[in-house]
Amino acid sequence: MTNATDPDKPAEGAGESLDFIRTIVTDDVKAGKNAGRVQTRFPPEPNGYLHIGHAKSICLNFGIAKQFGGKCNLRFDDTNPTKEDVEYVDSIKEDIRWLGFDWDDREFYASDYFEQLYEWAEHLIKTGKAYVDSLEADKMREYRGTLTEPGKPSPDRDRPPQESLDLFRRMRAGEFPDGALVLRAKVDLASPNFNMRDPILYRIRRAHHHRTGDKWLIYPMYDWAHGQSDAIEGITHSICTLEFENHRPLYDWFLDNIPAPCHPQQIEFARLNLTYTMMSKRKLLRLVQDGYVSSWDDPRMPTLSGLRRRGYTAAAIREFADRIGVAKRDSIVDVALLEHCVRDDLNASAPRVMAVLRPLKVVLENYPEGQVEHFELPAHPDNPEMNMRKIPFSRVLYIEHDDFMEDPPKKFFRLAPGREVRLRGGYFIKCNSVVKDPVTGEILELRCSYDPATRGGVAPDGRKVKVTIHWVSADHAIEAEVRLYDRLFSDPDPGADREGVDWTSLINPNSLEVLKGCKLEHTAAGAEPESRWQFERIGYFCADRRDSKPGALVFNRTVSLKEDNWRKG
RNA sequence: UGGGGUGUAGGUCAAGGGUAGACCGGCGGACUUUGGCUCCGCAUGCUGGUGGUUCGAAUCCACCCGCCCCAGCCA
Repeated sequence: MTNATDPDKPAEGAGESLDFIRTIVTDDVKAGKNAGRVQTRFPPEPNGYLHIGHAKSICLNFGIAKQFGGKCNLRFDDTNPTKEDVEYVDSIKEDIRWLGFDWDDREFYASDYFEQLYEWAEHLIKTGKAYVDSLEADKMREYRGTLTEPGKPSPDRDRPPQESLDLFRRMRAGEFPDGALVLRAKVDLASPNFNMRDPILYRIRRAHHHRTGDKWLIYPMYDWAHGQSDAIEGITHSICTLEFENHRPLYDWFLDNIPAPCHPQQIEFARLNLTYTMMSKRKLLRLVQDGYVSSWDDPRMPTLSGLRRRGYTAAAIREFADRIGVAKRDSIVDVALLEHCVRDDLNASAPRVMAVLRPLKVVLENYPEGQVEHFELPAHPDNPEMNMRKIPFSRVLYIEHDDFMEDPPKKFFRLAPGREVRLRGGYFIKCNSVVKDPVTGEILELRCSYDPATRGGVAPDGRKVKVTIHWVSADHAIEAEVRLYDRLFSDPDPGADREGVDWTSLINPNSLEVLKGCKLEHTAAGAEPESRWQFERIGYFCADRRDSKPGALVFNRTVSLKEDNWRKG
């Protein structure tokens, strides 16, 4: 008996476990709800840049739509002109496209619906379910009651519909100053859910809106705009984060009290938290404004533009979103999983190149001066389709400073006085002596000898070396700047509010180290901005899409290679 | 103190009445011209607690406890 012939099995994802949202959608489709149609939406407010947490939502919404043969709209929730800006809508669109999703022509704005929203508001007034209130903000807070006491009615609560209607129209016409009046729904002042204690639908705000300009003087609140926008677009499943769970009764109440074209179902899931970073838009904004980072797309930022600039691939982020799952409990995902996803992707695709970040000069005493030979190495160890690279070799080389130790500990297998190692793709070399600065004791260069019989890296006599190190020919190397990025925070959960701790004190002071004069294999000379490479034995690097230029290359470390912990033992 | 949620390996997430799995991480080993990759193996869980129903409970019921969200004219 196979699933394929069993009508009771879900059409999608059969055999695999579904997250709770896909389970709901599957059941709805099976039950013929919405005529089997699935329509989702991703509804960002254009008041900041998208971050990895948004990526989870984007992948979920676009992913579900695709999986069930539906569509996902992009809708900007632009109901608060004082905080929103076109700069953000542009960046949001760019980031979603980069992530690999397409909304075709379904680019919507809550502000597109202001007129319809206004009409429905009048409908609520006419049916006695909304009223214009003149209570000041402070008073209104007082009247709203507390967790244990019910709210009490505003003196305006029983204003006749006709009077409210008149006032509301005059609010729109601009007859009152900002904040003088609001439109409130008449729901239930005694509800233990504050959202139901006569929520505000409209406030007066003389603010220039990035799309509607100065047309409107009154703007709808989130609660009044969101569900109605969903209904207008025919959304079937309105997926949002947990903090809106308390809003669901209101979401439903509005839809039940207007002639809505349909009634979407709101479903809430837990937003993403990641270790060693934070998602708070407010705090992210402060990192930028106070100069802790250079910009929204600083490679240390958890923004999509930051991750992109750091060298993360869209595929890696999508894979990550798949792996973290979807649930309702608050959690914090280990950033190591994200790093695993990029390594996995980049390991398969990034061409290899040798790069010496902290050069240590090596002179091969027995190699003829002026001689140059070339070795061939594959650009990728297990992808023969990628070309071979020809690497020049000569008497003076650079190796990584870390690959030499004068007095090595037990588990250090690299170069040391009297010790032999293999130069990747080249010869075995042995360290004969160390040249030091007589004053400082600093190691200036290594005098070594090579074994001509080991060309290509194998010894005819069968002797082995413990390790292979990377190198670059001094005369043939190109130079580059390399930016070593590390986690922005030194605390695993910097977003958690702890009393007495200012979150900015948790910023990792060593989150960026800039290395100049790094020596790279010439193969990397043509590195295009945003091209990704593996610097062998070091990590994955991406040519900075803003600062890297031909002849003045700048690479960002995306993530290091996983390292055997020889230092620990 | 009111309401709404949520508690399963170190971390995320599965199992939905038949005695707990995957991935990441950790540890160990094999392989290796990247201390990478790959491959093998190991470990940790009284499934928040206590009672109850049942032949049998992580799954059902009751009570309790922890954590998160809610008193913006923010979203």
